[in-house]
Amino acid sequence: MNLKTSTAPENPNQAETHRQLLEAAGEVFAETGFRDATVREICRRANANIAAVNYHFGDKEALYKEVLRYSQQKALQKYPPLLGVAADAPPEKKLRAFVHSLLLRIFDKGPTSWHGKLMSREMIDPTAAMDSVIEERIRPMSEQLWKIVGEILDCPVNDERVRLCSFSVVSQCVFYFHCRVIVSRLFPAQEMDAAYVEKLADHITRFSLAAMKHLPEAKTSKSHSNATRN
Amino acid sequence: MNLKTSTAPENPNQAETHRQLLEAAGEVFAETGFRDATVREICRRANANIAAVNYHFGDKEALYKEVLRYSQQKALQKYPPLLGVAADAPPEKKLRAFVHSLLLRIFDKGPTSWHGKLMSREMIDPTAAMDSVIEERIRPMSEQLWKIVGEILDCPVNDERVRLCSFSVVSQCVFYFHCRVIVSRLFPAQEMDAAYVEKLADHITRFSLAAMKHLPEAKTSKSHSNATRN
DNA sequence: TGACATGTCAAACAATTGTTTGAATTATTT
DNA sequence: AAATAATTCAAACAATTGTTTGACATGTCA
Repeated sequence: MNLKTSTAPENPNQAETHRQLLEAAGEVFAETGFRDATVREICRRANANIAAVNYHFGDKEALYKEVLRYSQQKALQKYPPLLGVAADAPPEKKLRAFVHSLLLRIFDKGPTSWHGKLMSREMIDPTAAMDSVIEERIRPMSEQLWKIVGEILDCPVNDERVRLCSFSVVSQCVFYFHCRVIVSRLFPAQEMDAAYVEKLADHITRFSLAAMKHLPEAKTSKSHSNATRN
Repeated sequence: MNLKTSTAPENPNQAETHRQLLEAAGEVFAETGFRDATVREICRRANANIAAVNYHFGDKEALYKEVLRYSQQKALQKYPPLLGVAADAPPEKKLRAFVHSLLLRIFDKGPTSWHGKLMSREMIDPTAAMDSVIEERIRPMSEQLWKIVGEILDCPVNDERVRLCSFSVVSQCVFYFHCRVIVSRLFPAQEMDAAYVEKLADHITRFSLAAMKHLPEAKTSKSHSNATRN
């Protein structure tokens, strides 16, 4: 008995079924959620035996944790938060890139399209696996956004307005994915293709920039000497 | 055998267990979702026998449909979309009321606090029961918002900008609830009490108004003669 | 080749869960 | 009060599901 715990396999045979189980599990977990997903269905899609999940991952929950980490890593690797925009680019450009990359990650149609759905499910029913995802992935991304928003608002990153406005930006991105049931019901004609994602990125960026540059209390007392420093 | 289908009961005893089952089911469904909720737990909380669900509602799924309708009706009755703001009030006031009522409905702590969670779950795993909820509740509310936004943008309600901006408004409201796992993890100190809901309503309204009044293409070609007509 | 570890497989196990059943209890009607 | 209908109850049923088991196959190394 082997019972590896989250380490990459070395044997080519094992590596193959290991990877196929991950892919199949990602699909099924995304489609039906953790509880509704059956190991039988996962193994069927992976062309593996029923006992394969327990042999390779220990149990169903450990497999799920692996899938979550795997999808996060893949998605962030495919669409990094700033999409290659230069570090010294104007904050407006960075904001646009941040928004676009978030939309691309969520709406990705590729082989790892389960990332968005898995994250949506984690929002409602967070598992223990979500802890590390938040600390290792989401918090750094948030801090990146705070810096950008802080520059645009011209106020320190720990100002409450930075937090509120940053959430306002992110919320518009996740909405179209999380509430796509409603969006596509109210506007059945609208397809969610790459061109539309681009259009959404445009709107969200313009909407948010207009808001932040004309926010009633945006230019009040606070000094702006250290606005871009941390 | 009775097997009533979604009609209100007439017998006082039956009415009592019927209602208690609905309340208990609302709790459990909100906490754990449809699949993870067990009829045994629901009946336990309702002080009813295991067979009560099947006797009163037919099966577990029919009970769920009832719960969803019940929670929607209760929530909208408690917090109507415009919170009593006059029909001829300025659109800015109406927007603020719309935002506030949506937040109140979602964050409601009262006896029917499961409304928000149930809706979140329906977004990800829409059941057949969601169809009627969208058509009977959500679409009318959306049209109400489109009118308000159309007035603010000064363009017809079927303009694409109205749709995009309306979604931008709603998205900020649902975000704080749907992604509260992340929000409360990034800012553990922040409590989600009534005062904070008020503050959120303020920010979202100000942010959105600033955006809509200064949107780059907000005042282009379209005529505004029929802006408030439909 | 032979010994040994690794991986795969079909079958069975144990626990959970929605539902049904038929008797017992309670309420309503005649 | 008797009869009838409605409701509750404990027990059992049937299906699903995660997991385990022990045999069998495959590959590796002496």
